[in-house]
Amino acid sequence: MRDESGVSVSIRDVAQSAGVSMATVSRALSGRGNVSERSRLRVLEAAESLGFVPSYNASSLASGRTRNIGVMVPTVSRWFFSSVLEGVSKTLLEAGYDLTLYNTGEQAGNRQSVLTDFLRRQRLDGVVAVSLELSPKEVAQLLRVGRPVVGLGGPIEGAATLHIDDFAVARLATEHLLGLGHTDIAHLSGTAEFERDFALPANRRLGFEAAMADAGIPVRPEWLVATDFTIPGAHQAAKRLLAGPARRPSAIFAASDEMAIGAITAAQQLGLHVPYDVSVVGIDGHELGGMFGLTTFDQAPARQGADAARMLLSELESDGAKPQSRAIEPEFIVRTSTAVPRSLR
Amino acid sequence: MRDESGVSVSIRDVAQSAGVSMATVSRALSGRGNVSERSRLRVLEAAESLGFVPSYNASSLASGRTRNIGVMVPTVSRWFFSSVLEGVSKTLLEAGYDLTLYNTGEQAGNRQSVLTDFLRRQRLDGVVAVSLELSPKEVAQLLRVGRPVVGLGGPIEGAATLHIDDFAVARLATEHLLGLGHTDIAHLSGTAEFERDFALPANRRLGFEAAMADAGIPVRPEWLVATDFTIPGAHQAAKRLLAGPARRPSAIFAASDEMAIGAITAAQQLGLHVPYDVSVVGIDGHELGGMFGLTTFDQAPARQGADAARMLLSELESDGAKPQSRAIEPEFIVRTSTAVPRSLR
DNA sequence: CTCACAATTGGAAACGCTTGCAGATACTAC
DNA sequence: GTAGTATCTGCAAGCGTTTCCAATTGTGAG
Repeated sequence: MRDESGVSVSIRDVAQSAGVSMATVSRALSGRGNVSERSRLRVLEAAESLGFVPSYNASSLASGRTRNIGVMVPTVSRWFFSSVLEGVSKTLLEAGYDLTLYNTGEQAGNRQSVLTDFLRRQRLDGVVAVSLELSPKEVAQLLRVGRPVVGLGGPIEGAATLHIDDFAVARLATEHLLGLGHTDIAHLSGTAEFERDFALPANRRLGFEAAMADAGIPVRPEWLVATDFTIPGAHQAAKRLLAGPARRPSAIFAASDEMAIGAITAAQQLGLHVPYDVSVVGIDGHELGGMFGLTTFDQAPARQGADAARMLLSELESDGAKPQSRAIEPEFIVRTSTAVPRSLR
Repeated sequence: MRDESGVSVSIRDVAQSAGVSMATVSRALSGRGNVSERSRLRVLEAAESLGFVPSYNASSLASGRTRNIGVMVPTVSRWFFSSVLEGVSKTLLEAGYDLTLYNTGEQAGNRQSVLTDFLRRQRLDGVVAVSLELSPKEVAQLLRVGRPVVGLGGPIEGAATLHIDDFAVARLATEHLLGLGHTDIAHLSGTAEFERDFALPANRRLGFEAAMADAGIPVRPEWLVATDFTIPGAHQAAKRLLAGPARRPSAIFAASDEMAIGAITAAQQLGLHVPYDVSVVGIDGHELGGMFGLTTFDQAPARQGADAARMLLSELESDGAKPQSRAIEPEFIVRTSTAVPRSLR
């Protein structure tokens, strides 16, 4: 590091100033190894007055610990992902860890180069992989990095993961609508994206279908519409669904809150009242949910991100016990976007 | 790095396998220094077949170049910031650089520790500082890192910056409303946040006031309302503004698109028609703008992020010429949220 | 064929830290 | 007092690269 005049100050300078050896400085600052109270104080004081910050590269090289965690995300510009990242980054910052971000984006090529190049640069103590649906080959590449991996939102064979049970939550959401007396229920389902990622929308659709089947209600194919996970995408789809000359569903189960919000705004722009003309339920716990009175299952992604980071850190620092995969229990939040259908009132 | 069996392979192994010295391997792979075509090919082949990826820590330590850029942002969960980050990260990924993310959040304490500790760990070639309104002391700390800094969205004395002219854009937005014939114009202005960051909302408010003054129209204090930069925040504020028993403005200039969207949804929930009852104009180019027909000044944050990253990279690689600060010209996008006021129709 | 010079190569010294080892010092129990 | 331990310390050998330097090889001109 550099002091105020821009000259680099190293552990050697601190040692000299404190009148001890470099080894003692290292031990005093890192806390590992025994150092007398007297030396410790002198070192701390010298380090402080010189404004010493250790070179993490040198430290990593010598010790093998980098104090840096890699985070792979498919995008940072959608609410779920940025929330997760918020949680991860806050936790790591507080623990003194650096975070290197691998934003793989839409192209499989980027994901490839991250897996085969970036992650293997020996700069990471571990990686948090967010919502990645990896091929077996890619999973192998990921694990070959030789560092602990925690997955979030997608299954990764061989790594601890944090996730919700998409099937079960979708079923619950559908049952909420059924319980209110709805029978004309549409599902706004997600399309595969990032050239993978199909399990999540598929599981939510299956949960919907299972609930409908259990209730003995056939699903109308035209009420099963797939669109991307964005607000505008769902907005368009919902407009077609609600505006058509065909029979209109009395309720919509959207595969995500962003889609639910798109549906609500679509309904409103068509002059339909939510929930009197159409009920809408989503999944996620989106920050805008409150504004639209959205009934949803909150899966608290920021908390999930923080938890994932903590799982990884505990594995690193307690050097051993692999953390267990856990299913998160989302919290059901009933607001004003769902109600008994008009026909029953 | 590790080969398929998890054993670390170093430049020494490559050298041995290619039958040359480590020095030659280094030169062949980095491209600096002369290497015969024959050696180069043998090295490349050996590296390929061993699956060699260099240790960036070792490389950084020896060369002083880290191929890693730090990015400071106040949050990642708001559209503007995540868009910027998207642009920065994509550019850096393509250039082969790592990106370490410093998400300082709301607390000044975090910003302090990033400036005085994290950034000084000798892990960065440069830093992109996004929307940071730093005190002179903090600017000094930032520059003391001794690496090139590019600022985005806020002025940083001593660093090249990318930004829009908030005053001028706000004035243009207001003039757009004036030009349509509006005289009853409210301004939804931003509050200081992240314990700083006051220049941006202030400049936009000043631009508004300047345009109004030029038009000879007094600004009603009750139509100058400050709220945070979020959709829900502005939604609440706009509801109070539009629902009250008091006289209602015929147009709203919102300091950001998120605020404008909050205003539009508020109007709609009050049964007001946009733009027939109230016109709304914003600044930003938010992705949801199209859905709400929002008239706005698009400042393309993802592009700004990419540009900032490129500025930094060019300074690093062409080793010299400090990049120049530039003002971005936002693009005026007229949609359907603004129209001639009812009184003139 | 020789010479001057350019291209290529390997040896080895950094880069700034951590840590095993062994010696020195301090403490405890007899 | 002594022996036996536990604590503290410094030396020096790494960690895996890059790069300076000197030595070697190759090239073109004369």
